[in-house]
Amino acid sequence: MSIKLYNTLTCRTEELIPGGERMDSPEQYPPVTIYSCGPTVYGPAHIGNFRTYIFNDLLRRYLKFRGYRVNHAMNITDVDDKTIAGSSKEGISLREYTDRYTATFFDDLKTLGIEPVEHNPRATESIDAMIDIIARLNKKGLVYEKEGSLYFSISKYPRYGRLSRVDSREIKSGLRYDTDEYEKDDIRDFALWKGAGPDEVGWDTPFGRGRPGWHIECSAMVRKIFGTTIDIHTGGVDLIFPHHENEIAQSEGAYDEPFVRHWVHWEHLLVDGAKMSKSKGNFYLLRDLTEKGHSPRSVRYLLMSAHYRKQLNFTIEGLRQAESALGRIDNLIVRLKDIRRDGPGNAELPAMIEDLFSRFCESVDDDLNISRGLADFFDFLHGVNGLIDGDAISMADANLVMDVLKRIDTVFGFIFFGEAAPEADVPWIEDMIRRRQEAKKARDFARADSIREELSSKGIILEDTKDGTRWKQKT
RNA sequence: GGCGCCGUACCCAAGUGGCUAAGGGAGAGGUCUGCAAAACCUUUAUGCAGCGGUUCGAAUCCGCUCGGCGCCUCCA
Repeated sequence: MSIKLYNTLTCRTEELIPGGERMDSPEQYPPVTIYSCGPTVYGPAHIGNFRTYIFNDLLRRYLKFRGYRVNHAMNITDVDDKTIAGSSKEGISLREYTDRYTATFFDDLKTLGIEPVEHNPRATESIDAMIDIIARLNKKGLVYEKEGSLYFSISKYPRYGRLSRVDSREIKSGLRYDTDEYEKDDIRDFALWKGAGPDEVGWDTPFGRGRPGWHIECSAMVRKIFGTTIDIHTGGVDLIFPHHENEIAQSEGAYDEPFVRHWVHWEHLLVDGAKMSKSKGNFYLLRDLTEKGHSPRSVRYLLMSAHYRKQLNFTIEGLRQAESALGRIDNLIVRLKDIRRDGPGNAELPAMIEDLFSRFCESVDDDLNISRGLADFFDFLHGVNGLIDGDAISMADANLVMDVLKRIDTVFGFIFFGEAAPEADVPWIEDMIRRRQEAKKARDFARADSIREELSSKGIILEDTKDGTRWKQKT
């Protein structure tokens, strides 16, 4: 069994072989080297952006779950036209401006349960590596200069276009035209280095003062951090062309070795059937949803529940459905914690657990099919609920199941293990429950119901079972 | 105009040549309950946009039609 991922470069689902040499077990492989295109920090990221970061997270979590080690980098683009424009508009330094949105970004990642990755390089801290690439390209005659800016010359690089199959395209003049303000020889050429005046944001380099083109930073960071061919490069589908195509041209042009083994691209989040984007204005920020009372974990659940290579249309109704599904998982945990029976373990349970993991791995190994993995998980959940209903489960079994949930949540990252919130006044709640029991015993159901309603208004839900009343917090 | 993807139940969504088309949400009936809630059981697509074709056999392959989306321009 091995992990298979769709590779945009070959248009095929291919086995992941970290380091390029097959081993007998995941532990024997070198760490999986992953580079993910990160945000340009010119404002808060919207949930469409976060769909890709959630899938980056799912990928690395699943690799670790399967026993691989990972070495993962995600860049922060902290210099480009938008960040420069934004900071000058506010009259603050570029650094101050980008620091603000970088912090917002990391806060949101944390809120969504996205694990920190091993490296978060910033473009402005990787200028040296960019200079090295440009110098190498220049030595090979792939660079030309025009009005202080340096461009990559695609006509001198025949291998261009393999990722996006752009070579078969015709750039239709009139329909689409170049909006770049810089002069270029060929419409497809792209800027490696943009010349800057003495008062503009810039760095002094052997080829003059200027700032990086958009694509060069990723090539530079990959080289700086990993040194050689990496296993996986990820990003949104909109980056296939031209961004990733240009990265390949720069890196392979400069270093004469394969840049990336496996290209993985996440599909877009839509809203009302159209791509969610800042420029269209049809986006939700994470805080737009949390302020309305939607939990971050339901956002996480929803965004990752559909396969990554399929567009997902975001709706509030979808978020509600995700919340209900999560409620089902929460309830299992409440029920497990409530089990007090000693005694021998259930004979069926170990096989159920084994079945869950083998099915789950089979599903998710197959191009990260988390939808199927979720179905496997819910089948297991259903089975355990059946055991609980039949009173066929002991405390030891319950702990075993809790361990399973914790293990599987190292992949999901959205299960709520229900630590009692500090504001919950447990003695008071228990007192209220006791008073309600007395009322029930006296058949004063009006009073019993009013106690239940009072607790409900404080966010405490009561459930009567044959072993007594238990409570849980609304989540 | 070029390139590519998608259309599966009331909603979301797996499945891409062959057992009775996963799973979640919602609804209905039942068990339990003073009533709820939760859970469990039963139930909701002879059908996979439409029409042709290939095949012993198709949601799955091919062609056409209709509908939707993305990329080709900053973008996740």
